[in-house]
Amino acid sequence: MNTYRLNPNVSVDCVIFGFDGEKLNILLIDRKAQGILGQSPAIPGDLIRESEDLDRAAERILRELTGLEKIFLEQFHSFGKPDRISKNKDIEWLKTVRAEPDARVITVAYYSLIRSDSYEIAASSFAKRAYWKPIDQIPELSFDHNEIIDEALKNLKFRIKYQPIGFELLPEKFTMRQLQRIYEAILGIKLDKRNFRRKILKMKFLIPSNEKQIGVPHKPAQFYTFDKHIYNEVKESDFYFKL
Amino acid sequence: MNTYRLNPNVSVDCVIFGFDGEKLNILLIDRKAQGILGQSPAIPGDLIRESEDLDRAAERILRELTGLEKIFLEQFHSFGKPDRISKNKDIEWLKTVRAEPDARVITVAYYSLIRSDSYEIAASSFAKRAYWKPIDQIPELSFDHNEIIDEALKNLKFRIKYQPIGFELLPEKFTMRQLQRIYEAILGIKLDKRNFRRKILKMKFLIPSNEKQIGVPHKPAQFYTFDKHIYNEVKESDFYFKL
DNA sequence: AGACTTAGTGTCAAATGTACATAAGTAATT
DNA sequence: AATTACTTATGTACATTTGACACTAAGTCT
Repeated sequence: MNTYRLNPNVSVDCVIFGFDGEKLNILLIDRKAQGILGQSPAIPGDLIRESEDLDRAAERILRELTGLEKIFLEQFHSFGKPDRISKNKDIEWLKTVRAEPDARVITVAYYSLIRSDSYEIAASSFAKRAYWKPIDQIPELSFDHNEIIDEALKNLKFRIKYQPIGFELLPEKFTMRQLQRIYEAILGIKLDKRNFRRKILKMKFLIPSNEKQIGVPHKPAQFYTFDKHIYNEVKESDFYFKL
Repeated sequence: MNTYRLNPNVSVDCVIFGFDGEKLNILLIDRKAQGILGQSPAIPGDLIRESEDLDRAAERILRELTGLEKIFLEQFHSFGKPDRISKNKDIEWLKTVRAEPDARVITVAYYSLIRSDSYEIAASSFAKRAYWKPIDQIPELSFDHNEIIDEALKNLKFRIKYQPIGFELLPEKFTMRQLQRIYEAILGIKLDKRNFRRKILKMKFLIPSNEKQIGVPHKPAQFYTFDKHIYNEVKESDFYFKL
């Protein structure tokens, strides 16, 4: 528990996409719950503090519940159905942790992108456990969190075609193949290796490093890095990723 | 004043884009203000009701303040800087209309698109006057409303290239030229008439009506209508409007 | 040395984008 | 009735981009 005053009506929820080199995953938490059995998992989220910026609330909540820090975070939608807190288990749980468990809560949702193998996830605060779950195996979640994830994914699919956010899911140095896998995982389609390479390289903001993979039992792949500076100079339309 | 209980912490603000055939405008309101002089204009907005859906709150607020109804409305961002209510005049005004004038307010912003000559605007509730202002002549507004408008316009510029929302700004029957003007006004560029026509027609969801302009002192233009049904069948990527 | 695996490359045909000029239809003017 | 003024409507040639497709290269493993 923290000592800051919380705003009872506004929360922030975070859909965290993680890429493990193959599949797209989402970070879920199990919450500590005194005497409530069969509690559904949830995505990280909590009330905002009374005088805290929304973006910073998102950063804080992520840090408190999962230990993640300094990652790409972007607001994508706010959810405010009056009945979004209506499942019995959810109400019971809120009674154990909130000062005003019956207050109506509007949530501002963020999504973030990280490569799931490069961060140590450490549950804390009211999270008992934090773990990755493949995007196609998300169970029923608390509150309206399934809806929030659906919306986030829809948003991500749209966005990746128009902005090079795929790089956020990769380590600093990465191969063409890894990048391609991200597009394939998010969009759910297969892409041609040669055409993909050509398209991406045309955009100029990929710079080849002088390193290659080592120890792989095949021709080693070239590593590239993403040059944010060059990206900012490129016309937006030069990026569009047609399918 | 209405008798519903309002949620003191969450409001909805609406950026209403109107197209008059030439320029892009924004709807502003002057508020009734007892004894406060030099009150800045604002965009329509108010607190949400305690058990009201966000989207419906947006519709209601628009209706109450401007008389507008059944228009395209879309949530685009939420604003929650802790100091977004900090101008003295704004605070004074809130004291005259709000039960909890000091409460921190997060606002969920929507934008909408209408053709400005096809709706009668009627200020009411706490709006004294409602009127159109060209997008490049927006004065300093109350709260963070200038920032909200900037964000809305950025969003609209991005969106119009990927989704055919331009039609929302036109009457049911419209000419190629009118449609082209919208793109030009929003994107702030000139387009080639012939190439524009070809590009739009390729998308298939424009159907020529059998009517033409009448009474114009030049070759009359063909009217078209937008077929939403066909649009839904078209692949998203077939729509991209490259510049 | 040979097998295995993934990286990396080139070409051609089709589709798309860009730049640009002229004829056609209407009302107003003479 | 002819002319003017104005805006719509259309086509073509060239450059660029996309999509489909198969083989060689570089490393490990046995």
